[in-house]
Amino acid sequence: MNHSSANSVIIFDFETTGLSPNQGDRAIEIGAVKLLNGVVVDTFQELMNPGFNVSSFIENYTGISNAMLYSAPSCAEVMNRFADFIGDDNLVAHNASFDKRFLEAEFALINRKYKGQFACSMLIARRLYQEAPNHKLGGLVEFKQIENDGTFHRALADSEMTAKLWLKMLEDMHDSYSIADPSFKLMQQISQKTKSGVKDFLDSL
DNA sequence: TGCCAGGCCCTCTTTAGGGCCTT
Repeated sequence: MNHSSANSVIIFDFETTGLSPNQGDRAIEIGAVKLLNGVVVDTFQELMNPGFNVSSFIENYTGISNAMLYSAPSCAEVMNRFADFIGDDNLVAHNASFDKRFLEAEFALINRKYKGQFACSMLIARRLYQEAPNHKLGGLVEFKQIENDGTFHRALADSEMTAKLWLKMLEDMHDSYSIADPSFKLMQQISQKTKSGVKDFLDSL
């Protein structure tokens, strides 16, 4: 048992210079939303300077320019603050394997370590919303008619939408399977079921 | 030398290939 609440979860999202920390890519922005019993109780958002220029593709994709990053604090400074923010709370991200790799890579550079658990909203959405046209974050926001301000590919905005998607999935679990308060562990278990087996699993609860 | 992500998941599958998803 860690010091955080059992009902506390942090939904987070990185913007980065590319797809792979193993290829030298770095984080340029981190955003996060802390949920306690389904309510937003805290947020985190900071740009960070990776120490080199990002490509024009990334500038266009995120709207984060090299000029914005030039005056931003270093990755080490921001990631230390983020490590303090998350503690050992459980984490959620959309396609979590991506954000997990960057979190571990950035933490390794500052000798910090995350000891909590990850859950992936994309893997769960693929099980729960098999009829959705796609399982991109933006596609699911549209499919589930989740309120948004039209901002995409910025860390806090994507974290907020992922948090709303997470809560929507909990709500649909309640409505469809009478699970009053699905635990983080249960959501992890859903993501580990096969697509065809998930309904039987939920019906058995 | 030249190449370069990685993991999940489906299928024309398991002695493999390719789409999806993240920036």
